[in-house]
Amino acid sequence: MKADTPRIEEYLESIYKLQQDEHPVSTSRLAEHLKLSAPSVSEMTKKLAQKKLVNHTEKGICLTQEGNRIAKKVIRRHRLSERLLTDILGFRWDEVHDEACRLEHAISPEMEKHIEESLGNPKTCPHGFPIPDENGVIVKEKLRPLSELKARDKGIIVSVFEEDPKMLQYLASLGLIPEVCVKVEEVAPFGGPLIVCVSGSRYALGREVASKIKVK
Amino acid sequence: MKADTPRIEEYLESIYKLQQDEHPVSTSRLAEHLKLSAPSVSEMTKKLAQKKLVNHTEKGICLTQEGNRIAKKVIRRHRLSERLLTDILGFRWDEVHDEACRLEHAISPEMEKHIEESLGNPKTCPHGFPIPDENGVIVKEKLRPLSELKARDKGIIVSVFEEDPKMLQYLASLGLIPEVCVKVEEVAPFGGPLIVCVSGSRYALGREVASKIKVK
DNA sequence: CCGTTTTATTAGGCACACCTAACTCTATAT
DNA sequence: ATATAGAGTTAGGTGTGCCTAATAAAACGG
Repeated sequence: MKADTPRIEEYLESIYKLQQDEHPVSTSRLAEHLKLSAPSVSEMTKKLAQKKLVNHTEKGICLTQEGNRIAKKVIRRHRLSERLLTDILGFRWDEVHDEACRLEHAISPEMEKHIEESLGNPKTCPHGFPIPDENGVIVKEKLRPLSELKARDKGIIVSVFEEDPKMLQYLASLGLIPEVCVKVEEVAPFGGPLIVCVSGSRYALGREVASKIKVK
Repeated sequence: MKADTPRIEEYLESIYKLQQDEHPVSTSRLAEHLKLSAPSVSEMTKKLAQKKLVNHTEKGICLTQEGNRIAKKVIRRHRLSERLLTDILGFRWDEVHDEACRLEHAISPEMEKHIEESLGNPKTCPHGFPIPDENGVIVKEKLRPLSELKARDKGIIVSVFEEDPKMLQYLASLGLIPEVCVKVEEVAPFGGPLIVCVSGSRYALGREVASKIKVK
């Protein structure tokens, strides 16, 4: 009973991601995320439960230890792939997500190791998210969304939670990328934009985007 | 009607390879090569014919222009992957085949381009086989198998047609790899071994292996 | 030339992962 | 309290790619 076919990996990965915010994941959210019909997901979830990869209760779906282990393995391969694509193959950070979604299912443990070593053991993906280590251990820092800083607060960008290429390009063009220092100059009231200062330039930034940028 | 699902790519790739020696490919050889039952291959062949990717006559199966185009695209990705694995990720030449078999179906045209450029436009895979260009054009040199050289003939190794890792390791340990100059010292009669000289050392080499090494 | 082996196909099934339509809850809003 | 919306499952069906067993046709050795 194999547990690591691409399809299963995709389900577990999605559940893992959704689990971050919404603790037990609902069938409908999962279906939406995977772009599948609700019954398909319902059925597959039953199979995953049989394989002891998820627990399916009234509250929703959550990963078992084993399911979690596999999900993190896939995420590790995804993020290592992204690094390979940017650092070695010269892709921009906005181009790598879809590419990595395909690669993550085609990478063996050996290749994983080789990529990691060739890249000099990177700690994060190009968007700033931590790469789980071989054992699935993830180093978590406590971070604040940029949107919650007050006027005159400073921070260093750690991660940018955004997949849309256009938006990523835009952010990169402003220099809003991991490792960079930002200062909030003003915060417009009533949910208005933030005025931020990045490497000497001032930009207005919507609250929504700002909430996707995490700083420390 | 998609034509480039992994399964189809694998069939076309296999047909392409078998086509090299046996012009129209037989169902049974293809089944053996793909490690599938004959009826499965028979059935799939019908579908490939419907999609105009192969012609299936009494003589056997052969690729159409379109089938050929796709097969070469896959081979290009396979060989570029192998180069990526050896040149950048530090794999040995005997480790890359299986890895590349998985990668070749997960590589987009953009990634193909990026790999090629990052590698400095390599002309061959690590085993010395030509990498088709973007348009599927393959540069073919006329080569002789090492096994056909006479005593005192010299040649430069171009390619090594071998997939068994143990054998590849062995050949590498003797220095029998592409670009290397070999001299045949003696040829034992009755299909016996060749005595070859590689970078100052003498080795006895079976005819069968020698026939897989092509020189110019 | 005929029996045997090899080669290819047909027939019939199975597993997988998806779908739509229809049904059953539950949760709420009036 | 009841109509209704939303979420989740069941039922039934599809396409794909594989299998075994049985059959047909071609190739070959004596």
